[in-house]
Formats: sequence, C-alpha cells, structure tokens
Amino acid sequence: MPRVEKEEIIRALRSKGLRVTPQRFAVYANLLARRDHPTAEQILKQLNQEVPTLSQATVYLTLQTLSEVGLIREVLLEQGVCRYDANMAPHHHFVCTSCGQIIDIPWDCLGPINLSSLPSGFQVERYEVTLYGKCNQCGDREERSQT
Amino acid sequence: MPRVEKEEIIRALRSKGLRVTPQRFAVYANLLARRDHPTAEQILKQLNQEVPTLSQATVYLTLQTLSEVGLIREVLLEQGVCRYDANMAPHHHFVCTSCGQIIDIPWDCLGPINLSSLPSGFQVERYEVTLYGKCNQCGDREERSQT
DNA sequence: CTTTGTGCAAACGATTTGCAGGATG
DNA sequence: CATCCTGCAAATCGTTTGCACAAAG
Repeated sequence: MPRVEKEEIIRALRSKGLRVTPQRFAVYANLLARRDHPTAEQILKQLNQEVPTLSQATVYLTLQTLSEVGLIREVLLEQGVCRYDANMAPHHHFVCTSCGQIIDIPWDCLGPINLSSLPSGFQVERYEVTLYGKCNQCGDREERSQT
Repeated sequence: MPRVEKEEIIRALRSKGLRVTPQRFAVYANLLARRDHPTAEQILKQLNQEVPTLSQATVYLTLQTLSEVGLIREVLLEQGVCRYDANMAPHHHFVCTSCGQIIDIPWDCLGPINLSSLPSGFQVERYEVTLYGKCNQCGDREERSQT
C-alpha cells in the first residue's frame, strides 16, 4: 500500500483550487491507497466504515470533481460502471477475462508504439493499451485443472 | 457505406443459431452499415424512421444477443453509454478529444506491440490500443483559429 | 406445434440534481 | 462572511425484466 503523506494530499487538492474538506480528503486518500480501480459505490462502502457519515452524492460528486481537475481518472472497461484510478502516471491496463481484475501495467513494460503508418490527419496526444487475458491466479488455476 | 448482402446477414445470424426476425435483421444490418459506433438509442431512433414499430427493449436485447454470440462488440469509451460496433476484425480506436468521434484504426496501422518485457504471469490473449487526440476536422479548425 | 422473439410497461441500478444548511479559506 | 461543499431525497438516464402474445423453423 503506497502511503501518501497527508500534507501531499492537501497540497494536491489546494493546487487545483479545491477546498480541503474531510470528505474530499477521505475519498482521494482512499483512492490513492488502493490499486483495485474501485467504483464509487465500493469507495463509499469502504469509507463508511471509517467515516460513518459520508453521503453517496458526495462521493459521486467528489470523484467527478477530482477527475475534472486531473487528480484521478475514469477507467471504463465494463458496461454500466465507472471505475476510478488515482495513478496518473501514464500506464496500460491488463484485464483478466476470468476474474475481471484490472491490473496496471507500467508504461515501460510495453515498447513505444509505432504511429508512423497512421493515416494522416490524426494528431495523437496520448494513447493506452488494454491487454486482455488470464492473470497469474486464473492462468494457474486453468493449468492445474487441465492436468 | 459498406453494403452487405441480405443473404450474408441471414447466414451470419443462422450460423449462430439465431432466428431471423425482421427486427434482428434490421438492427444488425443497420450496425453493419454504420461506422459511427452508435448507442442502442441511436440505432432505435434511426430504425424507427424505417421500421416504425421497433421497441426499445428489442433493440437492447438484440444488441446484447448479437454481442454474446460474437457478431458485434461493445465499445466502452465514455461513462454511462454503451456503444456498438459490427466491425469484428481486430482494430484499434481513435477518440477525438474535441468532438468525441470514435474512428476505427485498422490493425496494421500500428506495428505489433512488444510484450516481451511484460512481467511474467500474464497470458495475453488479445489487446487493443486507444488513441486520443484531434481528428482531421478538429485539428484543422484549431489551426485556423490560431492564425 | 414447439421454441424463441417481440412489445409493453414497470422495475432497476448507477449517477445526477435541487435545495437548504454547514464548513472552508 | 462570501463562496464552495455536503447531505438528503427526489429525479433522471440507460438498461433490464416479467409477462402475454406473435412469429420462426
């Protein structure tokens, strides 16, 4: 769990012109501490154990706000739910087709993509790769059952 | 508009064990003829001009069915809506950050991705790249306004 | 004829909104 | 103390479901 300094979180929020409220702090800190790309509901559920009164609307609104100012990003990989990620470093995603788990893949694990034969007229600002397959655990499980 | 033979559509549906109904035919044919990754609602709206009585539920259900049997695929690139694509050839997507347009990028326009330095334990079955930037029209527009 | 598909309307789940009171800078 | 944020509940939006009837093979 990458512990992030309180001060750093406060600085980040202030730097975007956002007021530091206990709710906003809690949501952002929670997301920074997780690597599982939670949904708004999952964040709410987990936080309600620590900060008993955190309203649903606030979580949704806060995530939207943080996303707008660029402190977090949306991860859209399944129909119907929006997941969030506080890892703003460019990176790719691996989606396990068995368990649905989403794993961050550091940018340098995939070589740079050659865009030179892209039809002209496209100005690419950024890109990301989504890999689909079996994760460590699901791959192992499959092998064992085939034996 | 890539015209697809009626017979071919019927054959495709039958090959998946699906009955050929006017509604199913219309939805699939419509999606095959479009390159704009429409939402269920957009398909419904367009078809209701030709086939006046096509219910909302049928469109949603049909898209779900076609997606399950592998004749079409879901495209999840914005929060809250599911778009569909009848182009089943592997390909990438370009998303215009100005107009939101989604454009298919043929597989061969991007060189193969080097997966060799991926941490072990990942069995990649397939992948796709999402490019973000300015499309032809939006890029031009921007240049002109800067002059 | 058996089974699968359709239409309708109600149900649903995730997310958003309006508004009044509360906290931040 | 002006502004921004929160909580609550109701509203909204995309999608799904139950059920009775209709159509496909």
